[in-house]
Amino acid sequence: MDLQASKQKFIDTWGALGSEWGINKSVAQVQALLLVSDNPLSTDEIMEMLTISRGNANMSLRQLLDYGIIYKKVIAGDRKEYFVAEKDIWKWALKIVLMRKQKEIDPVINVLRELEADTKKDRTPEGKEFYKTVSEIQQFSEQLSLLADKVCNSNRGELLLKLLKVIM
Amino acid sequence: MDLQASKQKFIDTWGALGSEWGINKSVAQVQALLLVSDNPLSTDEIMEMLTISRGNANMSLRQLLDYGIIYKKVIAGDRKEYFVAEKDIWKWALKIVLMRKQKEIDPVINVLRELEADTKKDRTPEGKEFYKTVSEIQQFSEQLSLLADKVCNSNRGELLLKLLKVIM
DNA sequence: CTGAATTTTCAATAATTATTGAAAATTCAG
DNA sequence: CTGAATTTTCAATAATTATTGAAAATTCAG
Repeated sequence: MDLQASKQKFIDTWGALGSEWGINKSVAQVQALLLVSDNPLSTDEIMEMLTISRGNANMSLRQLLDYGIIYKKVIAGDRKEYFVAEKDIWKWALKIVLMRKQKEIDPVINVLRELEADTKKDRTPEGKEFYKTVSEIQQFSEQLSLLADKVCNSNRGELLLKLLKVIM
Repeated sequence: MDLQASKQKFIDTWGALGSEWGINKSVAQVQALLLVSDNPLSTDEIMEMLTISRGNANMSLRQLLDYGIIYKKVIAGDRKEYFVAEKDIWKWALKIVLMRKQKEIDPVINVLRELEADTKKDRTPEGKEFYKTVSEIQQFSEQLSLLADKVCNSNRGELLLKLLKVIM
């Protein structure tokens, strides 16, 4: 298998993995393409290499910029925008974790807190049982959320490595 | 808000969270329903309470049994199957983590290993660069995968708690 | 065994999500 | 400023995924 085919395989695999975890396939593929590209790429180049439409390429790039895992790169004398990927896996992986936590987990934690509050005073056995279940899930989620924050805000996840050694 | 409404809100929230993470909404809702139900439920009761079809209820239940996060419960003198949820959040959360890791992450790690092997001998600057990128992602993923195994196989994630204290 | 109760399967359909591509908006060299 | 180059938007459409529901398969009380 030549290098080009290997790159393509990487891009496809990455796209499939993204899909399974609720990340748009094109978004994942664009990141993958930029990760394995030696030079910055323009929207037109990305469209061509992934055979996707301009609209799709544009939206995928905006989302990745939004996540903070790719950057714009200005090329002198060229009016087009060029893009490069953040290559430090710790940086971008942690950014994705933090972003998804904030957008998807934290709102759920808030709902759980509300449900906890709403049923705290319920004295029926059924009410007490529900309160207990929700409380446990709420506390568990909150601990994980806090853990994610701590790990992501420590520089380059060195702490996580330290941890790995404690565990293993 | 009364208890019934609170339960419904929990079920809906759980379903929405599942969707965002690539878990079928019905599957997530069935788990949620069983989590907040005081007694074992039959397929018919689940169908009625979630207003989903028999086929959907059946498939969702099978998947949850497959994950090992709900159990069958036999009720004497009743031919129907009844189901209860694993209530220990550590148990079921870790089972989900482990299952998704095995089905979705591990195959990707294997592909990354292949790509690493395929390009190890490439001496072009482009080839070296690709090898380096893939290697980093591969090693990172492998470390995480290993971490997940260790955490999931230690009884009731006590180690994780120990960790939490080291970090925080 | 028998057949009613129950579970499972799966083709058809509905619902959701992703993608296109052309029109509108914006940018910026001259 | 002007207008060509570039980017963005978004309604229409395609692709994917979820759900239904009835037929087939299975189970088990009698």
